[in-house]
Amino acid sequence: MRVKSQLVGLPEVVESDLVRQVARSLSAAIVEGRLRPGTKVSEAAVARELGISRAPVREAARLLENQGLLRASPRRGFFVRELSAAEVDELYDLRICVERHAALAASCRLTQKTRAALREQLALMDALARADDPAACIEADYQFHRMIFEAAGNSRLLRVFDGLSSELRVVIGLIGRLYDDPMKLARAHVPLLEAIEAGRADTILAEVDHHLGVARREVGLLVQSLSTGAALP
Amino acid sequence: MRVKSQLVGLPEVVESDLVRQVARSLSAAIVEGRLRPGTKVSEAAVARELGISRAPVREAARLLENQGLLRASPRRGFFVRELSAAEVDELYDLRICVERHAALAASCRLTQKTRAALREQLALMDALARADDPAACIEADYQFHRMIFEAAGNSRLLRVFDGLSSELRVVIGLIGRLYDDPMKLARAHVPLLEAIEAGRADTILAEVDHHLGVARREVGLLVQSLSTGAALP
DNA sequence: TAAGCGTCGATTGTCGACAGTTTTGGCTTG
DNA sequence: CAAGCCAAAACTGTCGACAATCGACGCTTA
Repeated sequence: MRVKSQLVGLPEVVESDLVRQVARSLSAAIVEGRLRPGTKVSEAAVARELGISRAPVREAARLLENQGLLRASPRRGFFVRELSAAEVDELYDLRICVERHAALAASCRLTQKTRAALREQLALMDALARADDPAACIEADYQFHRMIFEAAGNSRLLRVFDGLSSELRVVIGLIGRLYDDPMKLARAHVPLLEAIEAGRADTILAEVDHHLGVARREVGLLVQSLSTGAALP
Repeated sequence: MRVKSQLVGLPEVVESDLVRQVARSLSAAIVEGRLRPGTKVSEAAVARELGISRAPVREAARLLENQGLLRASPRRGFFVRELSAAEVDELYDLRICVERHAALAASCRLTQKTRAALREQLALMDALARADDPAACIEADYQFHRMIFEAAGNSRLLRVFDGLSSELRVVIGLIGRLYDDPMKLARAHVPLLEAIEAGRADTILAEVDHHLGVARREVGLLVQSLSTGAALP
């Protein structure tokens, strides 16, 4: 026991942690596409813009480097990570691997509560698709998959997913309005959830493979079109 | 193309990167068991001992935090990560998931060269076991598994493994001489390699499950005995 | 005219310092 | 003698500054 006297677990101090704030800020800028892949991220500039010193910025940059959002080039600074088509393929390869596991585990441990939450999330996606808000729809998509990993009940597995998706979002953030059909995106998740609810292992695996296989192809095409210099909104 | 004119590939400048040096130093101290789980890692103390300022130490600590070796407690400093039995179970759950994938992929892409390297590694383990050097044997064990991930040809998958094993090594580093039978450890890997060489998917999966299942149990027992305050060398 | 070299500005890597907070040790008190 | 409180020390979080290094621009030269 390291805790001397634990009262009720109430306080949960709001982390004023400047480093994490900076990390979130930068992360958001990257994911939202305001910082394009390949862009140099100057410590001094960020520090000036945020009105703080360079030390917290540096640490935040290290954090994002380890998360795969930034690439550190010694003595030259940090750059927004660029993803080649091959790397996207790697990411999806790994993602299929872990998401199969997550979906199976989630199916085993599925509670009434999480089942309802998952259904609600799909309804949200559908609503956002109807409202023609692709960005929010993609965010909801991400959350849906993340909920599956949460339901799997393995925090390390969830961490891998977070790492993966933060890398992927460097690219996916660029999709925005480009996404052709949000409705299709929303509907594509229904059979996956149904398979998880049904609890048949082979069906679940097939659905995950299919769902992510499609995503892998589409994101792959996107990246390819990006690297050939297609126009962006 | 970013390189203007590539001469022969000679230079390979030694990275003076102080941060990584510190990270390696701390990492080694933790893995080798000189820094026990739960121990506070004082920035000032480390900086003094290494004869440098606190800034690089701070950044290295952040790095190790993100790697799972340290735990950051705001305003209180960094502590060597402690692993509960449940967390070790989580780690092995994830590891089985990714190692199944890695073993399958490695089997598909197996070249003559990597096959020879894997066999050599097993021979090395055997030799170390005969020489009664459990620490080196464990290191060789780790390297063998890492080589499988390398052979799989997915750098992200490898990164997950590195993350996993760095967390596990916090515990495993404490085993040292406690390990009961190094020879058993060395021999246990033979069928796994043979399965990979044979290239039969179901056999590979079964071997991975068996091999890691055993390891999971043994490490789990170790952690349990640690938490009950068993003596250590 | 084009290629190579040297210099200048800008940026990173590292340092020491200061303010605020946590911990520790001793002291008081029941 | 144990528990609680108070003050001092130690430590973290952040800052501004300096030296070393990198990239760019202009100059020299074949």
